[in-house]
Amino acid sequence: MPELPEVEVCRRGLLPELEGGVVQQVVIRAPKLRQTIPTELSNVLPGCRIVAIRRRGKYLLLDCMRPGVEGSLIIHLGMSGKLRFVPHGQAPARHDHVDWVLAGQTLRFTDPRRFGVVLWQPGPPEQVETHPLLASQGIEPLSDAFTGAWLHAACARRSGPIKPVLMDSHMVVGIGNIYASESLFRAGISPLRAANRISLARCETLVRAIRETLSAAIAAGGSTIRDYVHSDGSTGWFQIEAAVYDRDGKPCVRCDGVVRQIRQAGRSSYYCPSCQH
DNA sequence: CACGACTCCTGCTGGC
DNA sequence: TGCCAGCAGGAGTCGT
Repeated sequence: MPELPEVEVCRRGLLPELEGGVVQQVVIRAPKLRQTIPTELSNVLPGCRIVAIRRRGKYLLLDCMRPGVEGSLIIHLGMSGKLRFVPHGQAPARHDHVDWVLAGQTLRFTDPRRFGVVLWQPGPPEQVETHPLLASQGIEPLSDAFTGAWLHAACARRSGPIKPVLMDSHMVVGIGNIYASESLFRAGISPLRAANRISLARCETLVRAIRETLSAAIAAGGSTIRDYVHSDGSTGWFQIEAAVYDRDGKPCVRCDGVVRQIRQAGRSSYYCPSCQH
């Protein structure tokens, strides 16, 4: 499931191949994802050079430019979305929704569950931040601004459990269900703890844990970039070895407790009741 | 405002 | 062995 690390690794994998490339043609096969893929892409993009590939939260932003046209492609992988390069003319399979044909190869977007998004925001690169989907995005967890003090202040008005708060992309971007559980475990904080009842010191610990968890995942993914960007077959998402996620009933890796699964805001949470408080 | 429930979609898993 | 209900998940939207 792509969370921030997977999207960042994807971005880094695309960079050397895509940056500076010129789009020759766009093929949209299934216009309906989470939102309808704008058909204007087919008219606007051909001739455009991809000048930068950025990430905001779990969104990939491809800045495109040609005389008279400037804009950014907004791509979200949802939960099953994938971008990969295929040779020109390779027959599309089921769920291959969009192709961007470049000079050397074709970039293909696949998304079985259609939770992804492919949109277009006209204007200069900074304009994309005003898009409704991006304007409401929260703080980047790997930025310097994401500190214990920031988190502590942000949690002050949240009386609900911390775990859904961490997953709220309007607060902090990029932390999905897996890394939320993993980060809380690393910090020794229960997913059930009320967000506004976490001390400043423990917020600092949590921020550190989130940073370490995400960074470790990015580092782990770095070695597998080629596998799924140059996919010649089926390659899933890399996954760091989870300490608690999906380990219900298994022994805690840190103490002699047992990992438990609970349900919060409709999502599974995993934690060790004996070392997370 | 804060927060939970619901929703989209398809593929996989587990129970019978 | 086969079928199908139920679950998985990001994030917008809606109702409380």
